[in-house]
Amino acid sequence: MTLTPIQQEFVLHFGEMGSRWGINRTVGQIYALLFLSPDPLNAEAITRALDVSRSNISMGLKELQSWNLIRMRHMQGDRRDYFTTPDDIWDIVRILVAERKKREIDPTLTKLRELEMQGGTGNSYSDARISELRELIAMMTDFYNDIERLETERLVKLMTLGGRIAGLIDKADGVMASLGKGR
Amino acid sequence: MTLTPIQQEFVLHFGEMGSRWGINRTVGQIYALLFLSPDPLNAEAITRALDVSRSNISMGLKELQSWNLIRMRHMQGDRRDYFTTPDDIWDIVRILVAERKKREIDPTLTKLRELEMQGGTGNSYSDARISELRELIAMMTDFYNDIERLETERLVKLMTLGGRIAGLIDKADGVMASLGKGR
DNA sequence: CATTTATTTCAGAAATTTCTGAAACATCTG
DNA sequence: CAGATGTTTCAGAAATTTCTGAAATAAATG
Repeated sequence: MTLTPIQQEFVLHFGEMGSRWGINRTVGQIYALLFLSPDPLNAEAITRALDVSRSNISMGLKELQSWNLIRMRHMQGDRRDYFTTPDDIWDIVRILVAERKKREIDPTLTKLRELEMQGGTGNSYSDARISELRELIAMMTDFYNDIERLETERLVKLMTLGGRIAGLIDKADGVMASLGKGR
Repeated sequence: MTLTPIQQEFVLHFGEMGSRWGINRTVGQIYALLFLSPDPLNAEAITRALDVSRSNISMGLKELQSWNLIRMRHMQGDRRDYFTTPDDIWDIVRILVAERKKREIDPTLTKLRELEMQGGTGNSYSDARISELRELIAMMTDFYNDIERLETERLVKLMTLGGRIAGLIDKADGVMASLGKGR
C-alpha cells in the first residue's frame, strides 16, 4: 500500500487529531490507513506505509483492538495477522460512542453514586450539584441505551427530521399527558 | 474554601479524568472545585484549595475561559477576578458539546471537504470512504444544530421518551411518506 | 509617582506519554 | 529440532505536556 498524496494527507490529519480524540498519533494514522484500505493490511504493510517502528505498530494495533475499532482477519496460507475497519461506517460510529462513553462517562457516574452513598459533602450546595450532575448523566446514559438499540435506518430518520423534531416531541408529550402520564 | 473529604474526592476524580476528557489534571480540578462552590472563587482561593502553583491556576483559568466553561465576575470593592461555573447544569452540557464539536469534529469535516475538492485519492474505494465519512459527519453536525436549538424542557422530553422513540420516528416518517416527501 | 495588589508570561524543571530497537516469545516448516 | 517467520514485550530514548518560580505587566492607592 503506497499512499497517494491525498491519502497521505488524510492519514496525517488523523494523526494530528489523535491527541484531541484521546489516541496517539500513530494510532490515529493506523486507523486512517485501515479505514481507506480496500483490503485488510498486515503489520508489515502498515509499517511500510507509515514509516514508524514495527513495535510501535504492534502497540497501536493492540490499542485499536482494545477499542474494538479494528477486526483481525486471516488469509488462506498466510499466518500473518491482517486488520480491517468495519465496512459499515455506522458500526464505527456506534463503537466509538460506546467506547468513549465507557471511558469518559461511566467511571464518573460510578464515582458520583459512590460519593452520594458515602453521605453528604457537608455542604448542601455541593450535595445538590453532585446529585444534579448524577441525575443528568444517568438520563443521558439511559437515552444513549435507547438510541443505541435503533437500527441505522431509524437513526438516520431521526437525525434528518430537522426542524420537525420539536413538534414531534410535543406531540409525544401530548399523548403522554392525555394518558395521564405527563411529567 | 476548605474541602471536606467527599469534595476532595470529587475534585481528585475530575483531575484524574481530565486526561481522558482532553484537559489536564489541574484544569479538571479547578473546574470541579468551581462546580461545587456555592460562591465565586478567586485565583488565590483556588490555589489554596488545590495546592498547586499560582501560575498553574492562572493558566488553568485561561484554558477554562477559552472553553467558555467558566464565567468571570467581580465583587464590589474587590479588584480580584472571581470565577463560577454556570448555575444551570444544562448550560454546561451545551457548552461542552459545542466546544468538543468545534475542536474534535469541525476540523475534520473541513479537512474532508478540502480533500474532496482537491480531486480524488486515486483509489475509488478510498474516495468512497472519504465521502461516506464526510456525509455522515455532516449529517451529525446538522442534527446537532437542530438539537442545540431545543429548549431544555423539550430536550429532556426527548431524552425520556424511552422505548417510544422508535415508534415516534416511524410516525414522523409515515407523515412524510403520505405527503410524498418520503426518503 | 512609589508602593501595594493582582495577574500573566515564560524559560526551564518535572512528569508523562510516545516511540524505538533489541530481545523474548510463539508458531510454523522442512 | 534447527531455522525461518511473525508478534509482543520492555527498558530506555525522545518527544511532548504540564507545572513551577521568578520576572514582567497591569492597575489601583495614598
